[in-house]
Amino acid sequence: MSLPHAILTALLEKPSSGLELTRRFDKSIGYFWSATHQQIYRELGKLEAEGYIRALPPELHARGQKKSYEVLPAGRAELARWTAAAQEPKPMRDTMLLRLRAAAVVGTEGIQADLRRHLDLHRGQLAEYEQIQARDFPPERSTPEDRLRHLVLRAGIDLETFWTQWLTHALAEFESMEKGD
Amino acid sequence: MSLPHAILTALLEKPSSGLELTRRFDKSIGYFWSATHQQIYRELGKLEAEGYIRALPPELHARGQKKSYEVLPAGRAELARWTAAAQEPKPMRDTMLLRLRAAAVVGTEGIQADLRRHLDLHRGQLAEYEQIQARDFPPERSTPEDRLRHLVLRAGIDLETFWTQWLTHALAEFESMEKGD
DNA sequence: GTCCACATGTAACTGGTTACATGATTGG
DNA sequence: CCAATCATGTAACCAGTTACATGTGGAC
Repeated sequence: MSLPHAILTALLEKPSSGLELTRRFDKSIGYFWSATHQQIYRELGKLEAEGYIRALPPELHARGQKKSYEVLPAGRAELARWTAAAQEPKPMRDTMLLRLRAAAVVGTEGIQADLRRHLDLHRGQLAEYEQIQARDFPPERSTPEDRLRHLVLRAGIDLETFWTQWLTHALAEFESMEKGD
Repeated sequence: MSLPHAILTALLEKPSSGLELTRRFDKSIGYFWSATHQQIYRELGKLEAEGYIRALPPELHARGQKKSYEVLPAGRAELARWTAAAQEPKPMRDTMLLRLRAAAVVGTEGIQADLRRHLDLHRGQLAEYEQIQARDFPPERSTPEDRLRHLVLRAGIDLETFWTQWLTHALAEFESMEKGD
């Protein structure tokens, strides 16, 4: 039940059409909750039917016509309720860890190349986050809202840092195993 | 397409019945790939139909009778193929980060209690991992298989460490905001 | 004999993914 | 006027979740 709330958040930050939302999900919000345009259109329809959002005036909403939405009071209330409600953390699910466990049984043939590739990808993501940090969060005092958003970005930075370190460590372990250490 | 491979790995480590697998998923493998018994039974059926596994002899497999499976050569080959194949890392999806982003818009009322609760949960998980590490991976030299499994466990430890640190930091940030800093 | 735990399963639903369809607008 | 791009959508599928069903064997 998170996608509708991700959309409500995005629309509160700025009323948008489906495609604009899709683009914004490819950027900031999508960094921790990704969504495709099909998901977004489907969800916008539901949210409108439930009375949480409404389409903005321009009433010629045929196919190919932009259709922008804004959040209604009921939508804001629902988002506030959801944000404050207790939720269980989801158990993690990571394919790479699973593959490593499998490699302990069927052999490590071929997995190293993909570990190296993932390391590059995570390094790239880390660089991107750090650029955003430098651009959007200068060290001066800032509003509480900014500090919350910075907190979220820092989680992304720390997570990518963890992955690059762990993958580096894993590759070193592989090398030392090949040397017969 | 990861659950079937998780099951193949578990069955290679030790042939098991559906319920035994379920219990083992609640422990070690489930730490990074959880599954319910319904998922497991469904998947066991598929894997058997595809010729990757087979039921062990005791042929009286009515309801209520234990039915154990072992991996066939085709299953091992498929697992080796999957392990070595390149895969894209899945974009992360974390509800707590999303909630924090939403809190920047609708207010932080009530979210702190759940941050504290999550901190406790992650601390507990971390303690559990560290216990497993102390029990199963003493500092002496070990087999390559052990080193791979230790690598996986260390990912879990480092991830839980990250979360406890980040949540601690987040709570401190909230406190300093309340003080009007 | 009845109840409970063990063990295997079915059915319905939800959320996410992939592939495709369709109309409108713009640049050449 | 044609192709590319913008913009909105439909349909089918797949994986994971929740609720429930059914049979067996042992404890009392």
